[in-house]
Amino acid sequence: MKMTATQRRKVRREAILDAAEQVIAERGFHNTGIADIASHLGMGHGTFYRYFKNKADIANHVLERVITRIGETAQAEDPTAANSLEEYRQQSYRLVRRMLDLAEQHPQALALLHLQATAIDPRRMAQMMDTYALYIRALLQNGVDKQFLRGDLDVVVTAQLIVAMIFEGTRRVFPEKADRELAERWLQAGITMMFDGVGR
Amino acid sequence: MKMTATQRRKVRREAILDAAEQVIAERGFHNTGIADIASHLGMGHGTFYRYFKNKADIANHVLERVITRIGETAQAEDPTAANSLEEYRQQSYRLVRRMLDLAEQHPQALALLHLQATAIDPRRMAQMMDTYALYIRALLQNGVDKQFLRGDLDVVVTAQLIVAMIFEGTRRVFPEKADRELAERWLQAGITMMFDGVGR
DNA sequence: AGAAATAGAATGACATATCATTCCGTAATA
DNA sequence: TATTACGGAATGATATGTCATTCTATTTCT
Repeated sequence: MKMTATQRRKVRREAILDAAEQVIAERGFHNTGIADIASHLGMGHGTFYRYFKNKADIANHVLERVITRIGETAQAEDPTAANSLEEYRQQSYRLVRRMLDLAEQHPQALALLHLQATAIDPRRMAQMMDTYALYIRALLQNGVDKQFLRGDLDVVVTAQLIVAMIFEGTRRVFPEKADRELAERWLQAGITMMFDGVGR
Repeated sequence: MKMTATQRRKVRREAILDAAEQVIAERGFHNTGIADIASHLGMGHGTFYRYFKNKADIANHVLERVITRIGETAQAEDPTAANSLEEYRQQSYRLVRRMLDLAEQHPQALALLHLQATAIDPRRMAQMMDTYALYIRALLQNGVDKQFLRGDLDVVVTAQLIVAMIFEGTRRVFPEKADRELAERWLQAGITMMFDGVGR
């Protein structure tokens, strides 16, 4: 196949990012050497430095890529779409199911986020949670504005609570092999508690 | 002060654990050298090896100590005490408030748990969450048995959801300086969502 | 009691290992 | 041929864990 130099460069850079993501997810950030990433691609580790400045550089790029990918899935719903509690409930189902699907389909990305993100950059991890909470907050605020959610709802903190539940869900759904049945239980239990509470 | 040799040994061992907890919480597990712990106590780093086998050894002991301390606070309520929804709500308030107080009073222990535990031993961290979830599950089951919680409640998953919220709360309540006002908001919002749901 | 002996605790220089990063001779490409 | 890419040996920084030696407190002896 013919490729320009810049194309090839881009492809290889991407391949290095893929390899790094996999190796870091498997062995952990601090147990991963540059040589491990390179040998995973069958290339000399000196070559690595032609594509990334250093270890922190690639780790940050890997993390950023994972966060972006997850963020796209997480924020797929239009926050102002729902006009009733029932619509909102359906929207929530879709949103959470999408996240659990993501966890099942890309366990590696989620593993990296849950187990390595704080090692790579603890602030970035916290920032991602904040960003996601802001989005959930917009969803809640829409409900308060349209009066199908309680007016006295603390949208800021409640959004953070919901994010915490969703994230823990994505963590628990991929213990070795993804567990679809467990994912459905999480979805059901989460939405039920959120909308109906635990009382009878 | 007079002390037997064994007493002195115990005291110093404890001092090393204290120092290690602090230094690891501040600088992170992988950025902490044995020499850092030793110099924090003004002792030679060779001495360290008279008290702990190696770095993994002390890290595990530090983590275990933190988990034990937190576990004692977390499981202070009798799971079978509540006999009505209102009693259960009060019990939940106490339980969560205790956890948030803990986070405010021992930010270092919580920081270690949230930021370093996965670095030290990811399985132990997951196991601690499981243990705590089992306890919350017992609380929920009590409510189901006594019929003040909905009979179709998925107590296993709901317990995991609640644990996720509480833990995220303890994380968010100590950003640099503890924020008591924020803690109250978390408590309020968390209990409200759990018992009443978000709908109006 | 005071001096000498012993046990075990503390020390830090050092041997060893592990990487991240650099360097430079060779290969591929334009 | 000139330029750019590649590979892996070389380098240096850093950290761990060991050990011969020094120090200290307690016990034994005179």
